[in-house]
Amino acid sequence: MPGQNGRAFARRQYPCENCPLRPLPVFREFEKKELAFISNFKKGELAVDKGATVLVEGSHSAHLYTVLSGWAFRYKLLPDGRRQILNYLMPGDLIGLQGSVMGEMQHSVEALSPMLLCVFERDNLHELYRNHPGLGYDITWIASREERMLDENLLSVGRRSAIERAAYLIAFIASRAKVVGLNGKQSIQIPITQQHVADTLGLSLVHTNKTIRKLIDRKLIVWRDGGCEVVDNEALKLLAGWEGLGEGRRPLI
Amino acid sequence: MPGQNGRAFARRQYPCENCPLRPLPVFREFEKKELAFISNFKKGELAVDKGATVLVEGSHSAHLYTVLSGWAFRYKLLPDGRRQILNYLMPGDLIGLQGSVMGEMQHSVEALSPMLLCVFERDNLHELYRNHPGLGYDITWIASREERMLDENLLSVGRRSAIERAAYLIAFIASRAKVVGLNGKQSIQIPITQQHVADTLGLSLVHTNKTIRKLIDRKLIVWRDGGCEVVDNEALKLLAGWEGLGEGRRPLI
DNA sequence: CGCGGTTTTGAGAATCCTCAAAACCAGTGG
DNA sequence: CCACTGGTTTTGAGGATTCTCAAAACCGCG
Repeated sequence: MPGQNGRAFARRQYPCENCPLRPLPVFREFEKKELAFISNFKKGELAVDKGATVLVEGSHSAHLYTVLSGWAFRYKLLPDGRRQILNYLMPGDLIGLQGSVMGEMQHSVEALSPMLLCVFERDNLHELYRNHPGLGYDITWIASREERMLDENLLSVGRRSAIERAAYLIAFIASRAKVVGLNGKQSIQIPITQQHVADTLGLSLVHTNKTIRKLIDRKLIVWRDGGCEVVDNEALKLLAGWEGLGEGRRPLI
Repeated sequence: MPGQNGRAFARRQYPCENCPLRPLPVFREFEKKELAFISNFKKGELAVDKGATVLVEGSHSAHLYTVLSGWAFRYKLLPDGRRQILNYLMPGDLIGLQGSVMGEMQHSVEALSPMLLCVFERDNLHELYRNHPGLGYDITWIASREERMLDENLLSVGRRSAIERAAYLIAFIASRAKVVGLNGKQSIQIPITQQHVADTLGLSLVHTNKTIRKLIDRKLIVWRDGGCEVVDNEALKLLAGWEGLGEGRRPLI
């Protein structure tokens, strides 16, 4: 039953008890009771087309989502249309927490690929905090993690040179993708255009293109099939002066 | 009893029940029980000198703070010393939540003025979530608010021109300061140097100086006594294309 | 084959940077 | 009271980075 805007709201397919993501080593173990609550908290799944808008700035969404599969990005616009991409979303990431907790959404979210989202009711959040303090703590943890990623991005956009920024961004995305099992045979295909990169780094499209070319010439990445493939992640990290992700486990709501 | 690093750890002076901040209209009402818990959660006060480092990247702090009075800023450094200021902290803001919740601090905090901080024990956070779900929710709310501010800053640094960035930054700080009652007679003195502005906007000191001069020439701000004073906040907002803060109430931990 | 989206190239211009030095200013000690 | 000091702001100048404008090349898809 396809809905408007390229979505389909389906009866759940994956019960949380055999979630395909949860067994990954990045995610912490959940207690039976917690899992049962989450499973009940989940209202269904939402299929989103590539290019569709998942959430839009200024709206009051009644839902909260977790990415089951696919890629998306968060962004903000200036009144005259200039766009800043704030972060990328991939499996295991929560979408719309800000809106759920504070009311109005202050940013938009757009799908970079077909996606499958778990849907939660915003109104049940209070029950979660009331009956499962550990999960409440986890949500704060998730918000803090998002904040930490933003800190890093801001450092990058504010203080790194163009080529360092590009190297950081790609290494960062690739590292995150890897821990959620997005490396196909071995290398990772990031489904973004150079326009996305430009809008993330705060650079123009033309300059971004010339910067990416340098990375390609140095054989750190390749650009094909309308996306970016990482060849040498360690070299990217070195170039960016980036330590890499902390490798602790995290909660999955 | 002055401690090392220009600090003094004092027995509490303000019991939370007559906190000087809480009556401000920006902060939401708390229930008696909540207030009692917070009061017990609070372990004392910390006086910090101007220029002192409150928290340092890489450390595992056992404490969490709320600013009672004074100004500070959060920042990160690149390996070669380039600095990016992430945000400013003023009365009512929480310091060190990321570190408390995720373990290691990923940024540092430095005082811009003498400060008074309320000190909380990180270990008691779990009890807070367990016994006061509403407060747990509030902490998530606070983390989300911090994230929203970072989104705005990232948009600014990534996509605004130098003069727009400067206008946005000053309008933003002044607006925040105003709602926590930091406007003395009428105008607000922001205790920052142009080096701080430069490191916030991602610009060089020289260019920042020339940009600030334009704002001064346009009579939007004045710069005196080693700080910035806002003359025409509305004009700053207009120049930056910024809507202003949402004016809802918020929790105070 | 034609079309829309994406990547690439070139060229001149604006923005922003670095280096260097001077001016200014508050606090300190003689 | 003045000289000295360190921090901050200001100015100038040349250079690097990044931007805009414009057009071409490329590429998957109908």
